[in-house]
Amino acid sequence: MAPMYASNEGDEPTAGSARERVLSTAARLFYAHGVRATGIDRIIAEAGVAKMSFYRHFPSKSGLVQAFLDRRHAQWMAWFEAALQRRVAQAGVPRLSMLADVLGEWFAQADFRGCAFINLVAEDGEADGPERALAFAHKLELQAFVAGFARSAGVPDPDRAAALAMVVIEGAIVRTQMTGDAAMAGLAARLLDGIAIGLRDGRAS
Amino acid sequence: MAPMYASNEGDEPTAGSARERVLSTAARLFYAHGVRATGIDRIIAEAGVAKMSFYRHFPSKSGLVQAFLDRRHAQWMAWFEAALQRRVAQAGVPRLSMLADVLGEWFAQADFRGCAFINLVAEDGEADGPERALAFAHKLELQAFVAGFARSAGVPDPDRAAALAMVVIEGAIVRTQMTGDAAMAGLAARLLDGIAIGLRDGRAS
DNA sequence: ATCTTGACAGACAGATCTGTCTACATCAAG
DNA sequence: CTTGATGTAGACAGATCTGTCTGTCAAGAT
Repeated sequence: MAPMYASNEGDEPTAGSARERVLSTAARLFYAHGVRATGIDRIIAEAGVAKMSFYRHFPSKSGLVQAFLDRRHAQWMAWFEAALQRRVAQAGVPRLSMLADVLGEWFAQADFRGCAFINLVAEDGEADGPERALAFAHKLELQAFVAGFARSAGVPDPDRAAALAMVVIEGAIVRTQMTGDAAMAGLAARLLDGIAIGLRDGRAS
Repeated sequence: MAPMYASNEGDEPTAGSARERVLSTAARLFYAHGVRATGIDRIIAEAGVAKMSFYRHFPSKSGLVQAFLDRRHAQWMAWFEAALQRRVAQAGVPRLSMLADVLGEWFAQADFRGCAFINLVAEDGEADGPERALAFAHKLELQAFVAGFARSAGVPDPDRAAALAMVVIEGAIVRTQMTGDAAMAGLAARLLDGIAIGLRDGRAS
């Protein structure tokens, strides 16, 4: 493979192709500091890449942002579904509040800074460009997955359960981001159990 | 919150002092497009104010942002508490889900773009400056108010009820922002009722 | 051995952003 | 009438940001 000439200012040895280094560096910086606050110059400096190498692989900063969101969506969903499946296998039966348990693992990570898609929409002003659409699509897919999980957990009206659960999920994410309190997952678990109980009792509609 | 900005919707730059025009224009632009995306030049242009008039009244852009957050906090809280009080007076008795009804009024506004404080933290990168502290303080005060309201509604363990309710509140705000669906207030009302029921049944702990 | 490809290094243009500065106008109070 | 406070208009410096450009280098392919 391509040998690496430039070392990375004491960072880990630069691994992978230039494109891969740019994308992983951008992912870290975009998530940690926000898209707008992260300049191309900083990305290429930390990735140990020339500017033209960046523009050979990405058409623009917006293109890089979209690539970041695409990858983030795929990786996060894969992680979330796998972690949830692990819990289900361990407990033997699925339960709505397991969604919160998995979120709790995420919240405990040192670099947690909320949901990248929520943060993007929050800083995006209005500009309904392709980035915004990717964020919306991510949430739609998550909601569809939650509905399927609710169905597998035997919750009546799983679509409504998913709509309710999404409010709790986003709330727990944002509350953790705003307070730094790790206890939000526990509150979310309690609320998700309440959703299942309420729907079973027919208290909803 | 409608009456809050009704002031300079189509108003001419000749309304109020220069400081007031700058602050109300900044409030509108900061909320609509985000803090980072809104430049000083645009603010002073739309406010019809000279640059030096701006820097005579505010020490820096950061100072303006803080003034914006201060005012936003005061006005939003005042509006929220008044609107809630109106509902309570109308119904005769307080009920936790009324929090969601009031949020629904907010969500229905044409220029709704989520919570200014959440958006600020989301776009703020990390930089723990004074702006971030104001956002956290806002959420703390809101939670304290919700706890008091839960107590007045006769909910057992009002502090825990408030912690749970805050998850639902933030979730409903963000879900409305991310989906544009006006139905989130209804879902939140259902969840808030579930909190009250769960705590009354002692299902919480 | 030469050509092509991918990469690095860094200068550069053009735009934009914050903050400072000068110059001039208005108006109220001493 | 002069002085000070407040305001407008706009030039300017310095930084930063995106995107383009030239030059050089290493290694594989032909």
